Amino acid sequence: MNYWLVKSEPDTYSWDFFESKKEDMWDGVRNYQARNNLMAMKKGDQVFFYHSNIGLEIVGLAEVAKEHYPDPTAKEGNWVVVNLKPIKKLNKSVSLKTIKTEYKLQDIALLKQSRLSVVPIKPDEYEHILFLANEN
DNA sequence: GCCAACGTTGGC
DNA sequence: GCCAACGTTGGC
Repeated sequence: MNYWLVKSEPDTYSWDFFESKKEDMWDGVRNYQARNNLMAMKKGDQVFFYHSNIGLEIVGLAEVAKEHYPDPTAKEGNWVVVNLKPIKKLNKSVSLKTIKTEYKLQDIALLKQSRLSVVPIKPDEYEHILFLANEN
């Protein structure tokens, strides 16, 4: 089991919209590192959903419903998508501000590679984020 | 709206 | 293969 975090601007694609879709294709990734992360995702992997630009917080938890396949929205290049499905909205959103002050989250890829839209999360980071979200 | 970080492109 | 120029992302 692996853990990930994906970013979305709520103006364009919010958690609530995602949740209303039950399951959706995560398309439009045009960055090689992000693509490699998509390709490494396995069915059942847990994925945090982060609101960038507006909100700046982790709002929900999703899981990989279908492993990578070619991105139908790509006109050229071998870009891929995965299908994600929402599991639940977090009891308490975990803000970027909080993450920055958490000792256990100082090395999180969200901070280290702030421009990457799909980043891996370590198991202990996953656990700690759930703890901060009042999920255990 | 600005700027830092970083990826991509293109000239050499 | 290097590097300057440029574009994009995302936080502030």
